[in-house]
Amino acid sequence: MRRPRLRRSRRRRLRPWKRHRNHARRLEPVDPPVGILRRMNAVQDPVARVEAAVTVAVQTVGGDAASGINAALKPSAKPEFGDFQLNAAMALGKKLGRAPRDVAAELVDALMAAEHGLEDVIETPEIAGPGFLNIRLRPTALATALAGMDDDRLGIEPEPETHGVTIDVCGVNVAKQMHVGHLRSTVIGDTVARLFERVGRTVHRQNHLGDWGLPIAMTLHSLLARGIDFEALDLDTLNVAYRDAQLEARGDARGLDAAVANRCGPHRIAELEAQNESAGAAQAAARDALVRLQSGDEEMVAAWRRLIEVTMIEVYRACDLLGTRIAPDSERGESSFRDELAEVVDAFVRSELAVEDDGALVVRFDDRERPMLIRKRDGGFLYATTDLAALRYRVQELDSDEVIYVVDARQRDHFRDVFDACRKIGWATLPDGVESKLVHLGFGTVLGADKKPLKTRSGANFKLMDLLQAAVDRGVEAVTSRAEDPKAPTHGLPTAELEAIGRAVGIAAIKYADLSGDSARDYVFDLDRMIAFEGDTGPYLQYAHARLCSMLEKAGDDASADADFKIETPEERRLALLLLRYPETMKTAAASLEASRLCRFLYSVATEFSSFYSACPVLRAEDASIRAARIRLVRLTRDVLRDGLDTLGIGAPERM
RNA sequence: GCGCGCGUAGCUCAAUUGGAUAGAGCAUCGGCCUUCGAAGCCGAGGGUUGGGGGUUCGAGUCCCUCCGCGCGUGCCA
Repeated sequence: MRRPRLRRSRRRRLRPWKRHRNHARRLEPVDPPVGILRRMNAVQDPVARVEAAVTVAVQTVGGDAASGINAALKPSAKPEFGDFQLNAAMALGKKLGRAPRDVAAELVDALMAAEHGLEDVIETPEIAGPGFLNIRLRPTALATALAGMDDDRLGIEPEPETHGVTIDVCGVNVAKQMHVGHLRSTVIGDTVARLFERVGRTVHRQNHLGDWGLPIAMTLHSLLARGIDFEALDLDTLNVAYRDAQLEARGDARGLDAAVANRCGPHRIAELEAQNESAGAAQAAARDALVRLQSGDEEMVAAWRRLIEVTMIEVYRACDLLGTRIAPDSERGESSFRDELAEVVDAFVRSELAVEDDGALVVRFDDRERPMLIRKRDGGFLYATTDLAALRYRVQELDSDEVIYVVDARQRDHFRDVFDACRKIGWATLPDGVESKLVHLGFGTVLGADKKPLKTRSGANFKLMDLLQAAVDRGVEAVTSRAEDPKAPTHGLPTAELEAIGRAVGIAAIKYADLSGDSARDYVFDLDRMIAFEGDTGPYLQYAHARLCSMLEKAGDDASADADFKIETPEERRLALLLLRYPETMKTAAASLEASRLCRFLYSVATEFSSFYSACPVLRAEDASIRAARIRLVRLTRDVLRDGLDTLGIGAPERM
C-alpha cells in the first residue's frame, strides 16, 4: 500500500542527467555492431548516411584522440545555422592541441571525401564561430528521408530486447477512494508504459494494491460489527468505515503523556485513558480479524473479496475515463506476497544481510546511517518486506531487465533502501546474468492555488473522480458552445458525439498538464490554464490534429496518394526537419522515462504545422505536384501527431 | 543535527546533458479572418539564470562557498 501522503512541499527535482545517466548511455553507439547496423541502414536514410560519415570523419581526423569525442549530429540551434550542427571540432582541437577551426576544416574535407558520396545529400558544411560545423541537407535528400519514415511505424524500429519491463502504477488502497495523489501515478505510469510499448518492449503494468494487513482487517471488523450488507456495499460507505476504523484504533498515547506531564485535571486524563483503552480494544479486535482472514475463515475471506471488488469498480471507472490500459490483469496486491514474507526475511538472515537490533530485524548499508527494517519487534512485517518480495517477483518471474516505480518522490529513501537490498542479495540479477535496472520515477505533489497540496475547502483530499468530472464538464461545455456557431465543423453533431469530444478534450487538458513538465516537480493544478486551449496545452494539440484531419478529408482520394515530397519553402523545411526527429524523440523519451520530451516535440509539430499552414496553401496550391506533395506532408504530420498523442494516452478527435 | 532535492522573464515552464545572441506559453502591446478550421498566425517589450568565487576557447549546466525554500529521517504505508 503506497500512501501518497500529501503534505506540504514546494519544489523538488532530480537532475535528469543524474537520474537517467544510465538510460542516456544506453543510446550511444559504442558497440561496433551498432555502428555497422547504422551504416547498413544508411543506404536508405540520408540522415543516417551523414551520421555514419561523420563518425568515420571524426575517427580519421582525430585518430586515437577521437575516443570519447561526441560525434553526434545535433539539430541546429537556429535555422541560419543550417539543419544540423557538429560540435566535435572544438573538443577534438583541445585534445589534439590544435586550432579548432583547422580541425573543423579537416573534418569538412574528410566528410565530403568521395568515398562517402555525400555530394547529393548535403551542401558543403560551413565552419562558424570557434569551430561549429553547420550542415544543410539538399532538398531531394530531405524528401527521401521523409519518404523513408512514412510507413506504419513512422520510422520507429522495434527494439530487439526480449526481457520485459515492469512498471508499478496507480498504487491504490482497498476501501479508499482514489484522490489527487493517485492521478500522477496512474497517468505517468500508464504513459511510460505506452512509451515502452511503442518502441517494441513487452510491458507489465503492476497495480500493487494495498489489500492486506491490519488496516484492511480493521475495516472488515468495523463493517462486520455493524452488520453492513455486503451485497449493497458501495465505496463511500467503505471509505467511511476505513476512516472510522483508523480513528478508533489510533488512540492518543502522546496526548495522555502530555496531559500527565502538564498536570491536567483528572477528568481530562481519565478521558484520554478511556480513549486509549478503547483504541487498544479496537486494535485487538482488528488483530483477531486479521488472524481469521489469514487462516482462511470463510465469512472473512468472502467479505474481503467483496471489499476489493467494490473498490476496484471505482478504480476502473477512473482508469477508463483517463484512457489508461490499466485493467484487472495488472492487479497484484500486497496480499499475493503474504506467504513469501517470512521466507524473504529468512533469506536476508541466512545471507547475514539482516541483523537483529532492539528486537527488530534490520538491513544495514555502508553509506548511510538509517537502516531498513524488515521485521518489527512484534514479528510483523513492514512495507519494505512486501516491496522486496514484489521486486523479486518482478525481476525474476516477470523477467524484467527494468523495474520502474512511479511513486511519490518523497519515498525516494525507501526505494533506495529496497533497491540496494535487492541488489545485495542478488535478486536483481537475471538468470542470464543481466543486471535489472531498478528505478524510482518519483513525481512531485499536485498543489492548489495556494501552493499547498491540493485539498477541498474542508481540508479533505480531492476525490479523483470529482477532479476528472470538473475537467470533463468544462470540455463538454466548451465543445458544445463552439458547435453552436453555424460555421463550426462540429455544428449539428448529435449531443452524444459532442459529449464524447468534450470528454476527450477535458481529459487531454488534465493529462497533458501532468505529463508535459518534469515529473519530479510539484505543479499547481489550475484547470483554467489547462483547458484554456491556448498555448502549450492538450487541447491545442488536439485542435492542430483536427485541422489536419479536416484538410485530409477535403483532399479526398488525393490524401492517400504517395506523391513525391517537395521541400522548398522555409516553413516546409522546418516542419520536415522536425518530423524526421520523431523516431529519435520517441526512443529518447522511453529510455529516459520522460514523457515531457514527447509532449514538447508534439507541441513543436503543432506550432510548426500552424506556421506552415498560414504560409503555404495546400489544397489551393496552384501547381499540381506541389499540391500533392503538401497533401502528403500534411498526412505525415497528422500521422505523427495522432501516433504521438496515442502514445501519450491522449485521444485525438477528428473534429472538435 | 544528518540526508536528499530545488532556486531561470510579473506567472507557469524549457534549454537536446559543457556550445553560438538563455527559449516557449500565459499576461501586456501592435498587426492578420468575403479564401484550406482565428481553440490560429506574424511581430514587440520583458533576464546580473538566488549571491560570490573557481575550472576553460566556451558555464543556467561542472567544483567550492554562502543565502533562501521544500522533503525525508527505526518498528505507519
